[in-house]
Amino acid sequence: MTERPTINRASKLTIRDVAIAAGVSTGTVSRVLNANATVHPDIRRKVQRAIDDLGYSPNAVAQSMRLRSTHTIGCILREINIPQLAGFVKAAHDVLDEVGFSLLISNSEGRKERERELLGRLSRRQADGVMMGPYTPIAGEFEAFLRGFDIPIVLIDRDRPEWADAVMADHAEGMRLAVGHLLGLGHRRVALITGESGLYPARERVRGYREAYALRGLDADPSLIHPGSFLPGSGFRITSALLGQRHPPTAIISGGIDMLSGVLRAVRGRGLRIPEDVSLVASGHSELAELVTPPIAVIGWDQAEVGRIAAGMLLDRIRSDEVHEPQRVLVPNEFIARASIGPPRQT
Amino acid sequence: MTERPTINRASKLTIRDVAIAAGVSTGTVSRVLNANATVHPDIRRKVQRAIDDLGYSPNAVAQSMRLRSTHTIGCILREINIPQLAGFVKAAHDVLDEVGFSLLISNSEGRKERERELLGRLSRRQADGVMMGPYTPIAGEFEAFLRGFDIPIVLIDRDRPEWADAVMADHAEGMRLAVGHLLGLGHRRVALITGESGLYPARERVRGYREAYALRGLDADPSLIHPGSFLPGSGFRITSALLGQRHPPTAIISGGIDMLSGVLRAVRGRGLRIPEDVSLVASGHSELAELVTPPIAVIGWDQAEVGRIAAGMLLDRIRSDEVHEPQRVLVPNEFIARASIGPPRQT
DNA sequence: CTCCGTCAATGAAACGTTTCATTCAATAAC
DNA sequence: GTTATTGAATGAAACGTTTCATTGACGGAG
Repeated sequence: MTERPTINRASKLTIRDVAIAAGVSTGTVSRVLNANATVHPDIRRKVQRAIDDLGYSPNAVAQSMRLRSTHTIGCILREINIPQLAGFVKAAHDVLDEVGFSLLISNSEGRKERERELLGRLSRRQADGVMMGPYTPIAGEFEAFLRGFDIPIVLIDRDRPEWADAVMADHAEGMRLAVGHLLGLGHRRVALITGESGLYPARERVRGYREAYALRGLDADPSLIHPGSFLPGSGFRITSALLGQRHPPTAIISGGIDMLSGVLRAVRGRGLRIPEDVSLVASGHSELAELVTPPIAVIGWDQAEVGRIAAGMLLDRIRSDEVHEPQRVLVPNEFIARASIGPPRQT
Repeated sequence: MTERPTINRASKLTIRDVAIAAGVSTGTVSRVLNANATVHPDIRRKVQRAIDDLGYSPNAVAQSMRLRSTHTIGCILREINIPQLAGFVKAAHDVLDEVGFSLLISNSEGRKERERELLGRLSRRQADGVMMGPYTPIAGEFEAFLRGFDIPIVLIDRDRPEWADAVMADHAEGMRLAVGHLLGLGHRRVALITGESGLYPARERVRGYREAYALRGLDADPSLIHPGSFLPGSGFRITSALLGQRHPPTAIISGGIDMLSGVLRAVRGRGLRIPEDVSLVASGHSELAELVTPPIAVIGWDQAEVGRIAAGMLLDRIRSDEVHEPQRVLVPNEFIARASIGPPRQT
């Protein structure tokens, strides 16, 4: 039974304790802590001494309460354990960490109600900003919700809503390069497997795909374009179905960062050889693509760069209170040809 | 210039606004919000109505301040973008999310001063608990720091300090199985590449390795045991060096969750075939191990289970205020033989 | 010697909740 | 008809900071 019975947890020190120990007021201690100029050197030393002796450290919750800023950034992704996205998270984390911000992560599993719920939670928690790749189509109701949202948002690889800041990969460019390459090798039946057509990455990939065909004066066969889902399992299913057709494609582009393993399993499940029976291109750099046999050609971009830019944008937005134009950054895509690509089999 | 000039951000609602709108006191609103029994149905309805109309949602920072609980768990890992660890994080996240806790993640890069700094930050932020796999040896000074730490900690795959809760994988068991298998195939020069010998996983792997040899009445050649580092690059370097020796090992066990790619690169860099020239075993399930050619045998355990257990332990510890014995859980390891393993080459 | 300006420290209010001790009203018991 | 007894709402005090308006001391100028 101590003299301050309210406190159960190891009697935490407050700024008041320091003030008493140093024989000054709490205001002075606060000014010392915040490196505020107008405090006498002698007093500053004395206070600092008390702080060190007592081992005091300020309560960030109280600071947040007072300053209306939590130095917390929320990050909502569909799956935080996708290596690609983890790379993004790490890069963003490092930038934020540098300036004393913490990262609150959560995964939505691509479910609408989870996205809503998580955004609500971040708002209640007074997060200073949010990085998010919404999986929910930005339609009327959800768009209104986002518009009413009181925290700066940076979109990750999404272009809508168009009034929000965003950092995106230039998937169309990557697709043009890859499909161009395949067409150049003589492929005419290049299948594109990707995700929900409402989502930016899928839309852009389809666009780039079409443009590559058009550039060669060819017509893209719509039956080869498969916007399925980015969620697990889809890549495997679509690939399996595709390869079971009478006229299977001679090349497959796996258009999702998380899709390669499924596609690979499906191809192998059919007993097909890469690239002799089917050429394969993946999306996003990965150890898997690099180390598998044969190594898989990839359309890649710098996920870490995406993370760094997104974090930077958010910090910008948080610091400058005035409303400025939405910012958009496009991160370039490259195409790396590897042994998974060859000329189409003569039929 | 609104009537409340202090507030810059879109004039957030407070419980007071709701109280005024509903014509009751703030205390009553609070009791409605917290589903506290003693409030008249009529009033409850009226308050709820006001809450809905205004679109009020409580400020979690103020609640945290008052309740001395932030519903936040910190997670400190050496690298958050290692797929294995990401799997752990996801599983822990899901458990915590279920009960309204948020996850604050950060990566220490295995650096001591970062670990200290991050722990300090979590303490200042009044996190309710911490999950951590310290990379710093738990020696006197650091151990004292941890002992003085005021927040419940659950260790991830670490056994020290021994007074802390921990959930660990049974690496020794996995190693016994793997080495036993290799010895059974006739291997006598099985190299073990792992991490810092001060760290639990490395220590346990070495122990299991030795035990497997002892079990067959064989002596383990100490020159084949390589506790290097779990940090990036180490696996590659050690493997390269090993394979360059006069009497290279006939089998290699990659004893780190993040080590397979480096080991694989080194083996391939030497132009060696798996398993004809050297057999290979990896630690931890991964798509890489599964899909690479040949598929790599693994010593694996359920990382998601580790995450779930750790999160559960932490919640237990947070909820029950009484001090109880440190809890320890060992997650079983299994050995999955794959085509990366064969009998040793006749020399 | 008085007055004024400057520099530094103080004290108290505020941030948005929860909760505890009160108050108030209504009902039950005598 | 008075007095307990209960039920339900109120008001104010925390929680630990920061900051703003005050206060006070000290010199320098008149």
